[in-house]
Amino acid sequence: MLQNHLQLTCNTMSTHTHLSAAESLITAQGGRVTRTRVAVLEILLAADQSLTHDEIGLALAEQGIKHDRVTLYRTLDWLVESGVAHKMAGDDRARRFGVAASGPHEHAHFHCDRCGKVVCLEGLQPAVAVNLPGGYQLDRAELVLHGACPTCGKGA
Amino acid sequence: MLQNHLQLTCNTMSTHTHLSAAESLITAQGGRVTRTRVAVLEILLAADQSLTHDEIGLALAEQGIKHDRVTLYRTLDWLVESGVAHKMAGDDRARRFGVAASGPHEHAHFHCDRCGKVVCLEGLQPAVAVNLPGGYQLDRAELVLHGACPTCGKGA
DNA sequence: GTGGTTTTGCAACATAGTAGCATTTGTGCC
DNA sequence: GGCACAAATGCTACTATGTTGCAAAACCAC
Ligand SMILES: [Mn+2]
Ligand SMILES: [Mn+2]
Ligand SMILES: [Zn+2]
Ligand SMILES: [Zn+2]
Repeated sequence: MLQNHLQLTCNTMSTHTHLSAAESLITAQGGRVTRTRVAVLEILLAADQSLTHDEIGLALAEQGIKHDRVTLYRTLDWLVESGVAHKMAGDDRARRFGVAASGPHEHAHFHCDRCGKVVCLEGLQPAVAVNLPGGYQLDRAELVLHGACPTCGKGA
Repeated sequence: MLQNHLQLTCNTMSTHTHLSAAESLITAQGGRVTRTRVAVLEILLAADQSLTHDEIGLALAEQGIKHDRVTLYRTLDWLVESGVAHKMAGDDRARRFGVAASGPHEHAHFHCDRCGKVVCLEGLQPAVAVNLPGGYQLDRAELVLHGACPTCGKGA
């Protein structure tokens, strides 16, 4: 709300060599460093929970970053395909996006069944050693814990 | 395709006292035994994988059971709310429904990342003993294994 | 700076799910 | 069997979320 209106005449992106965390992440994936990508990634990095397309769009708007709905979809898809972000299909029919601050996305998630919030539980991926029925090839395990988040659980 | 056209003039549902598995399940939940509910539940009971709203609707149509899209949504919702069926938000944005043939829905699922198929892994729910960050109240754990199903894994 | 490729914006479309309300149907009771 | 009444259905319209195609703009290597 306060730190806007800084890049009024800046149409080529990062002219100096000092890259932010978001910027380096993007270039590391071989993508172009665009206003929307950087902003979205920074929003995701700063978030303490997974965000919907809509929430991210709102955050962008609040920062005065003009963008198109479709562009945001494509940006998020790109982040997921690049392995930078992860996508979770929620119970409500909105996908939520997040980035694992540290390394690849190998951790469990907590889903609050009351407010719908989803948080990453980094450093918590129990080695699931199950014996599948024959023929099934296991790739990865996805663990989602359901319950009440600290905010929602207060009243109980 | 073959066993249709049997209840042409039968407008009150089960006049004899012998109830099918689906029918007893429905009455046990305090619901009314309707044509659509019975058929849907039987379809789900017979399925070896979770089915989408659309797939179920198609199956109903094939059985000559006239129904409305909305009714099917409501029927499925009711089955889930009653605890008879379970709902899974897939990667494609279609929810898939299934019933646990035995008892309540406490098991893991396998999701084929190639064909999108989801199967219930009954009798397989590893006791997930994780220590959550403070304040979080754990209700249940949801485990989804990702990989290739027997059909899709053949080529690999 | 220029050229070529990637990314964006726009408009139109598609799919999945929801809401309100009149009509029909299942069930308990006689 | 027939009645009364609540529960479930069918319809129509609507919302939310995501997708496609294509021309214009923005990045970036040179
Ligand atoms: Mn995560
Ligand atoms: Mn299941
Ligand atoms: Zn909550
Ligand atoms: Zn498969």
